[in-house]
Amino acid sequence: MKIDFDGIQAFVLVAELGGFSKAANQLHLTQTALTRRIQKLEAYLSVRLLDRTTRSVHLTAVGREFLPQARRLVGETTFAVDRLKDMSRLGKGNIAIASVPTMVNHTLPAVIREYTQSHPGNRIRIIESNAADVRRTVLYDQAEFGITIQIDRQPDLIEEAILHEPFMLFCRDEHPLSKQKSIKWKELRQAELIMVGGLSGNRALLDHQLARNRLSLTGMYEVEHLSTAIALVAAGVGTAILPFSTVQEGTYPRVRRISLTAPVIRRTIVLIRRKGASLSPASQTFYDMLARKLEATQLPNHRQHSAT
Amino acid sequence: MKIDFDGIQAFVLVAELGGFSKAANQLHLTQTALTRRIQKLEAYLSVRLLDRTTRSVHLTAVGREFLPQARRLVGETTFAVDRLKDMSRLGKGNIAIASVPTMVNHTLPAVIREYTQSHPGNRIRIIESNAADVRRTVLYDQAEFGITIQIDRQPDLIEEAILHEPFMLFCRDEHPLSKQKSIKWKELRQAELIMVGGLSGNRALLDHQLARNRLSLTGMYEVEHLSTAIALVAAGVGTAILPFSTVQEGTYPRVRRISLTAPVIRRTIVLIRRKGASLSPASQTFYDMLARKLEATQLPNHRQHSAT
DNA sequence: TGTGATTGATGCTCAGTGCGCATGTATGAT
DNA sequence: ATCATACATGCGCACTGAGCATCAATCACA
Repeated sequence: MKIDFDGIQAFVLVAELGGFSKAANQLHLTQTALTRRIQKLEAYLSVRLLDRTTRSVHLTAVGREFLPQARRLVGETTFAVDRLKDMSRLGKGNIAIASVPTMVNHTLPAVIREYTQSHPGNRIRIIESNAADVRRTVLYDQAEFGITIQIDRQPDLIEEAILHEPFMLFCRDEHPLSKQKSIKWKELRQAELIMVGGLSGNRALLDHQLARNRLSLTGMYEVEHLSTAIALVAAGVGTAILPFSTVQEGTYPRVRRISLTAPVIRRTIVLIRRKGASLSPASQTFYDMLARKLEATQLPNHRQHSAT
Repeated sequence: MKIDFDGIQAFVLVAELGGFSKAANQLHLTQTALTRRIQKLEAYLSVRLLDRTTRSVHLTAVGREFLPQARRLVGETTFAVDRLKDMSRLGKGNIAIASVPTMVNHTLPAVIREYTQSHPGNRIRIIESNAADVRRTVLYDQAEFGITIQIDRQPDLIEEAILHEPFMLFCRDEHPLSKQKSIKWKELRQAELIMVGGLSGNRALLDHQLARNRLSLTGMYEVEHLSTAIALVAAGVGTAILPFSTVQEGTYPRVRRISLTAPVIRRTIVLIRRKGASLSPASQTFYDMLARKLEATQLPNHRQHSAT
C-alpha cells in the first residue's frame, strides 16, 4: 500500500540513461543499491519494467507504457517540492498585508522598496482599510498580518507595538499658534478644526481618551482620511489634530506641528497576526523588516512587546 | 535531495481529515508516527505546513497553497501505480499479436474468445502479415509475440513449436481423386493446381522441401492467400496443396482432404518472441492460453519445444 | 576464436530510519 | 475547576536500504 517513489525515480533515470551504473552515478548511489531499488519496485508491482542482460537494459512493453507517466510524476513532484523549498531558502511567495491608510503612506513604501530589492519577484498585495477591518482581515486569514492602531486587545491575535506617537496640532506657518512649542487641548479653537469621521480608528481613540479627561471636540469640518485633513491644512483651510507621523518630512513645507498637552494623547501602531498561525517565510521576512525599520525610526519611546 | 513522498501523502491526509489521529487511523499508523512524518517533511522543506495546537490542526498559508498540488500529485501517483499493479493482478493491458493469416482464421478466434471472457476490457491488436514480416514485427517490438511458420532459426528470437501439420491435397468431392486416401506428389496433375504466390512462407517452405526431393510444382493458377485458394477449390476450379488445418471442419462440405506422400511434407507453426524480452502479464496470459489450446488440439504429432 | 573489460546480480554486514509504547502537555468542554 | 481529547516527546527496537566484495554474463577487439 506504500508508494515507492524512490523506485519510480530510479526507474525513470535508468530508463533514460540506459544503464544502472550511469544512473547510479547521477544519483550518487552505487550500482548495487540501484539494482535493488528496481528489483524492489518490480516486486511490489509484480511487473517487469526493464529487461536486462548483464550488458544492456531495455524497457519492457509495460515499462515503455509507464515511463512517460513516471517521468511526469517525478518531474512534477520534484518541481513542486523544489518550489516549496525555495519559499524558505529564497523567501519566495506572495504576501498580503492589511493596513490602515496612514501606515500605507508612511512606512510601508520604504519597506516595500527595501524588500523587493532583496527579494524580487514576489507579489505584494496591500489591503487598505480602517482599524477594525484590518483586524478582521487578519482574523479571517485574508492577510497573514496587519498594521493597525491598537484598540481593544483580542485573544485570537498577537500584537506587537511598533510605534508610539502623540497626536499633535497641525497648522500653516502663518497661523497664530505656529510659533508655539505646545498648546493645551482646552486652548484649542474648535471652530477651525478639521476632524476625521467617526468610522476612523483614530477618531475613536481620540474621543475615548479625551472623554477620560472630560474633554470633547467638535470640528467645523469633517473628512474621511487623515491625508485629506492634512491637505486642507496645507491649503490654509484650518487646523487639524493628527498623529505625529502623518506628514512625511518636507512634504508640506508650510505646515507646522505643535505638541498637544494636558494630556498628551498617543496612539500605538501595532503589528497583528493570528495567534498560533505561523507566517510564511516571505511574510515573516517582510514582517521582520517592517518591525526593524520602525524600531530604527522610533522617536519618543522605545518599541514595546505586548504579545500574549 | 530525496523526495519524501510518504510525508506529502501524510500531509494531504492530515489536512483533509483535519487531524493527526484520524489520518493515522486511516493510514494504519499511530499518531506518533504521523506526527514525526509531518515534522520531518516540514524540516526538510524548512516550511511550516500545518499550524497545530494540542487540540486542532489548521493549514498555514504555504500549506494551503501546497495542498491542491500535493493532493493531485499523490492522487495521480497512486492511481498510476495501482493501474500498474492491476496489470499483473488482473492481467490488464493491451496485447499486440503478429500472425500469419492462416492462424488468424484457424486458432486465434477461439483463443481470443476465451481470453476476452476471462479478461474483459483489454484491447487486442492483430498484425496480420506473411511469415517473414511476422518475424520482423516481433523483432522490432511492434508485437510482443507472433505466430508464424518455422523457417530459418534466428538468434534473437525464441521459438516454441505449437503445431505440426502436413500439406495435403484439397479437392471437391466429384473430383476423381476424392475417394483416395493418399496420393504421391509425382502423381499430381499440375495443370489443375492452384498455387499460392512466391511471397508466401508456405510456398517457400514447400518449394524448398520439394527441391530436396528433386520435385517441383507449377500451377495453372496462382493466388495470394490460402483462403483464396480454398475458395477456388470449393468453387470447383481446381485442386490445391495446403496445410491440413486450412479449412475449419464443416466450412466447405464438398471439399475433401487427401494425404500427400513420398515425401510427407510438414509445416511447423511456432510461437516466437524476442529473446531476453519478458512478456507483459496480459501478453503472457494470452501466450500461455494459445500454447495450451494448440497443445490440446494437437493432431498428428506432439508439441515440441525448440527454445534456445 | 579467445581474452579482457564492462555491466548487472548477489551474499553479507552494518548503520540509520522510522515505528510504537508510554508519557507529557496544552486545549476545549462541561 | 476538572476531565477528556489530541498533538508532542523520550526511548528502545526492528527493519530497511546502502556499500563492499565478488560473481556471472556479454560484448569488443585482437
